[in-house]
Amino acid sequence: MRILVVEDEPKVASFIRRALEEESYAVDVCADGAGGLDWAQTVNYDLIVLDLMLPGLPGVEVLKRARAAGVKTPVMILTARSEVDQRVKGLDAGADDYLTKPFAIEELLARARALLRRSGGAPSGILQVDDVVLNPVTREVTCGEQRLEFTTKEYALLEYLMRNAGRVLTRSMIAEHVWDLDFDTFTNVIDVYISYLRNKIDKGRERSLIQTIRGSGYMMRSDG
Amino acid sequence: MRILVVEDEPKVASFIRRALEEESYAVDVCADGAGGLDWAQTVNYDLIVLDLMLPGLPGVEVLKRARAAGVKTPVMILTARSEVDQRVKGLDAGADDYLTKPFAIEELLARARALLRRSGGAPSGILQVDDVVLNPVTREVTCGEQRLEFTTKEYALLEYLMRNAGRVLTRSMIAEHVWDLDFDTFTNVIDVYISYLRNKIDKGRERSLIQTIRGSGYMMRSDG
DNA sequence: TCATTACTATGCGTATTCTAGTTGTTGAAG
DNA sequence: CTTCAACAACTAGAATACGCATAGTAATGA
Repeated sequence: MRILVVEDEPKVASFIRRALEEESYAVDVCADGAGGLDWAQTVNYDLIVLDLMLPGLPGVEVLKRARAAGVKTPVMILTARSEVDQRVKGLDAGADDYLTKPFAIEELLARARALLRRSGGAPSGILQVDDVVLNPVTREVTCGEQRLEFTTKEYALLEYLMRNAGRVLTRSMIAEHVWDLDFDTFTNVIDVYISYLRNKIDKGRERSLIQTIRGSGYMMRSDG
Repeated sequence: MRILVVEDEPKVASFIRRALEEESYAVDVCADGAGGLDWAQTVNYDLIVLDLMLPGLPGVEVLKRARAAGVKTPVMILTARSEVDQRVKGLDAGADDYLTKPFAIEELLARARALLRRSGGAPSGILQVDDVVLNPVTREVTCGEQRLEFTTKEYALLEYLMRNAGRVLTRSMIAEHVWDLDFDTFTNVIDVYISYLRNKIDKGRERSLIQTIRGSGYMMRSDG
């Protein structure tokens, strides 16, 4: 899951970045409105966290223009407690949720999960394919009775695949949502990590849960 | 443990804050009702201490609205001795305990502990993981037969870990709960304190009670 | 002033991430 | 039915990032 954070205060920005990265999201940070708008239109993010108090282009304007340009990504806005009118304007401009500063980081994480869940379609938040069950809140994955361990990247990839079970994901889509911005196209990391995942989740299975779509990419089997 | 104090008299407020901080709680203070309501809804506190005599929005109203908004946090109200009717209204509006001014700070601390214990789920209030037993009331920690000594920070960290045994706590969460909010990202205090704790509670144990979740944070093993 | 506590800095070992080369598969053309 | 090219899978090991321990410095407070 890839998240854009538009926030000019370096401390707040790096605090948010770190917390999100600890939850194994891929995070991009942008310190000004114009740049944020640019990124939002270029990269297909899963969530945008937008501070409304920004130098240069105001946050509300960023949001309006992004929506006008057809960006459908859920947006969470950050405002100071006093700026009630800003918050209202933000929600009117198409924000999906808001958070007032200062906030507890767990609050932000919980709301981010809620927004991602809402857009991803899974009502409970728990993802399941065959006997593999993934809980995004605890980051726990089980296969039948057995608890499985994953590294950060493995987990991020698995979650992305499971959220999009039944859909074909090209390598560039995977790169965009799971890896970093400066992603080298001529590498085979994705293949390698698919292989790692298969080693862990396909034990004693005759047909892999992750299907290879030759020439395109991969697809996680969906139930039924 | 995070506590919100809504109190307009600066002297009283800072007095309470200091006392609670000495007990290694993280404390936020707010001087007016509207702000307090906002905080209570934004941050997931473990306890709210609410003075009923407030400028602007009255305390009882703050409490009513917070409860209406779904805030489940235990609330302790403060009233003057004469304001019997206020106290009754407060309890009706969903307060869990009350204290009349002037009060001994020890009294406040004891009642706060009681409320935290009650909401913490563990019936006795005593936290136990394997043979490590922590009593939040007396702040005593034993490992088997042996009594263990901790510094304030060590204790605060241990209690936070034990209260959340079985859950992954990221460094950001730990920073927020045990240290204070705007946390310097480039430090390794948490790692160092985890190491201190392990030195004390893992003596002669083959597998540490505190598991490292690489890339995220730590988790205290839960029994079973 | 001294002792205790809180934090910082650094180097080292290891898990993770990634690269690159080899082997294996697939499917279309001959 | 072969052959071949394109693609994917696997493997080993290099590079990197991360956590841990240790020791040293700063802050606190009796």
